[in-house]
Amino acid sequence: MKQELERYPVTGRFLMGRTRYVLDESGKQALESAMANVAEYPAGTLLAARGEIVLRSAIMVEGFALRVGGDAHQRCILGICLPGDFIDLHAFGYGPLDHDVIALGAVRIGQVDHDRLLDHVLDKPQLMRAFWSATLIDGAIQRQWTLKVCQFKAPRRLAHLMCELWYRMDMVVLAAPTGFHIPLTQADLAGMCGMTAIHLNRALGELRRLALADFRRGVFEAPDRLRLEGYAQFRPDYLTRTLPDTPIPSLRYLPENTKM
Amino acid sequence: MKQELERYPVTGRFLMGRTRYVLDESGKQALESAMANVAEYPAGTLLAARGEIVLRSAIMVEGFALRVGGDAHQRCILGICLPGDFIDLHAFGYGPLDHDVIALGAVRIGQVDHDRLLDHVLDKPQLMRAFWSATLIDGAIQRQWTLKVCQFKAPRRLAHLMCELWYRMDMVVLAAPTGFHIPLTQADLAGMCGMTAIHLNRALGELRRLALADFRRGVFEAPDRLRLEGYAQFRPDYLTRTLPDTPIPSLRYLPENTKM
DNA sequence: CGTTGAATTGACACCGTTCAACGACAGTGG
DNA sequence: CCACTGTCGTTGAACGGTGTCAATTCAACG
Repeated sequence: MKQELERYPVTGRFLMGRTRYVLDESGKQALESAMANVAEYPAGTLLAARGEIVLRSAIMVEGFALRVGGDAHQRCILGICLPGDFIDLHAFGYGPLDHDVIALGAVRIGQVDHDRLLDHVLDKPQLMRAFWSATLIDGAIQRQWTLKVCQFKAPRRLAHLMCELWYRMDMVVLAAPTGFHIPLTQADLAGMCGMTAIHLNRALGELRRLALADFRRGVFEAPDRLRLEGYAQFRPDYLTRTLPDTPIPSLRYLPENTKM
Repeated sequence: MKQELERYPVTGRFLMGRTRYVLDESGKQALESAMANVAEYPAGTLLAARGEIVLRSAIMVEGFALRVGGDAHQRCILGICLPGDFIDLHAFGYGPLDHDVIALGAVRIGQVDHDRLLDHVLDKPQLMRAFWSATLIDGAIQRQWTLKVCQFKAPRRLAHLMCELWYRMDMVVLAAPTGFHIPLTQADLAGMCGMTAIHLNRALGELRRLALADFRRGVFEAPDRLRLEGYAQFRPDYLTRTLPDTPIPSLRYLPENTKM
């Protein structure tokens, strides 16, 4: 994996641990060279605004960003971009964004104009396949967020969110065995769980009381990961889109999966 | 549009009113011939089961289906398939489903094996593009559902859902100017809004009391569509993925500043 | 006519919001 | 060093939306 990051410093985390194997070396290189225009932005930058017709796409290289929906009265966080995630791939050629994307801390992103990206995509079907795959995973995550808000109460909602983030950080080699670091505030977490910052604080207090997890100033730690996942009823299938020990029929002919 | 349905009786509603224009006649015909294997199933049929590796995809020709997540104890409805929607396109080659799909009333669907569909897709990039587009629209809808559950209380949640369904029915030429028909129960609506059937009943009562909408035995009717959409703060942009040509709906039916 | 599932209503407990106040901490400038 | 300041985190109390349980009515259908 470190090899992958050295070889593809901008796009090396794209789909890492998931369906990155649909790309061969030429596909990875085409993507890497396409996204080579790297820029840095400070915390709070509006990376993409709702209603705006996006003419270029960007991939998160370092840092994080939040997808923010709703109005000023009731801001709601609809998703989070980790390193390796595309920021606005779903706007690629299909109209304006329906939400804002705001940098969470300082970020470094790789950018490309849509017309240039389109050339690559038409030239290499595996790229469009990878992009489609990425948006499918985003969709699965979104379904899970809907489900989470619908069926869990506050403490379990928070626990489930942290389990998901832990897995996603794991897949892009940014997590430790005991937890991970991410510059979120309790208000951000509340927005992601569909509740008030005050109530999130109480939910977090409950997790602390149960000795399941802790989160202070951007540092998440859990003493017993399995116990936390059990509490949250967390099943990571939806993140990986693969079934353990079972090959994916349609993709059987493709190159070997990078082992995880 | 009727012409389109006569020419493509199985797939004519696919992306109708949205990005169907990315397909030319040859693309439409390739799709129509691929999905030609039409079958009918009675109400309640499990059209696709979670955890199962899907080897074929299906498009809804006539009837409806619900995407059901969660366990038996707390069933949650994550989405709904209307005529023209693919039932399991997001599982095309990318692993097992994360939810069940259950027929709502009797359905007629067109099916195709994945390997055959894959041939078509590799042969015609416009097909993959259309499929990608369809899953992007699904993703936008899913984001909106998350948002809806997070920021609205029961009555507005229900109103927003009905506005969305009305638009989607419109786009596949199944709605009337005063409403539409869809064989949902109040329990189904409750599952889609993330609340109890009992509470949904009260939310529906509130909409009736406000003379905004009515729903009885599968028949939805609203005397003043614009007023309903204003109440629900409904903006259809996310469904069409094109620039809105309508002005921002009036907010005058909203209550005061507080939580909505 | 009886059966069945859906819709409706009331009483009550609980979860989450709201408002208010306070505490902890980092950065800044004296 | 200190005071000042703003953001974030924490806590308590009151309110209201929503879930739960129970009972009743209604519509559809054999």
